[in-house]
Amino acid sequence: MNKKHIQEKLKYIEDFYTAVNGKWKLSILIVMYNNNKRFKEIQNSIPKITNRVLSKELKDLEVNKLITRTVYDTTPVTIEYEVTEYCMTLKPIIQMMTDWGKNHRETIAGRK
Amino acid sequence: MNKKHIQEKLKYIEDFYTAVNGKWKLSILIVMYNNNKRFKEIQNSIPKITNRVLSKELKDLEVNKLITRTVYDTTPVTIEYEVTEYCMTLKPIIQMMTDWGKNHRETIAGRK
DNA sequence: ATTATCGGTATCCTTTTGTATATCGGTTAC
DNA sequence: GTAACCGATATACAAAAGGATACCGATAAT
Repeated sequence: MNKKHIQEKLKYIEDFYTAVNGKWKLSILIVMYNNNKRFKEIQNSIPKITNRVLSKELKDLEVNKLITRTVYDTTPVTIEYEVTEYCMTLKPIIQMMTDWGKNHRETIAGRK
Repeated sequence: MNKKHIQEKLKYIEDFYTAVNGKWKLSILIVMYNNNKRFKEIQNSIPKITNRVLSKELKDLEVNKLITRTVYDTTPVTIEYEVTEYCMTLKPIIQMMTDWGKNHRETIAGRK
């Protein structure tokens, strides 16, 4: 594999990283794959995430076309978030990551 | 899928995240999968990474048993870094990430 | 009247990550 | 003599991410 090829790969991995970087995005997606649509539902499903961070992360995910945000004219207002079809392309990767994480936890025994 | 199952998944994805988080680790691994072993080689293969950050990231990767560090008694001293067999379990995931990133770049056209 | 809902935003602060630059000691090369 | 190698560490700083807390308006519920 030549140098140019690697440089390309580095660009692509950077794009991947940009789309899902940070402490919370993967967790948010995992929860949302399971059909949690409302802000509070998502928040309640993820231990320790603040509304401030969740709000920002959802915005990022929307910009990257991984989720949609639909506003309903109710009282109080209702917002629904949903993973896009495009986001489903990420699901098998995230599943593999999760499996790997499980395995890693066992491999690095004693780590908390 | 029940709540407990999701909470487990969140733990595992956190473990995954802890192992490879940050701007540089994935890039470092990509370069190292391609058999770059020496500190300077790795650094020269990754645009814009500083020696300070590379040093720290390599240390993290070693702690997580993803790479090994071998010291040779030469003058000047020679250090070789190598991906572990264990780290090879990550390779297909990273490959999928890279492919996804390439696709994402095209999907989000116009983004730099 | 107060409290709750809803999905946020505002403000302030702390922590973490990352950048830029210099330096280290024991050699070797020019 | 100076510069280079080697893989770091030191220092100072900037930027980003994340945590903690309070608050918003238009209702509805108690």
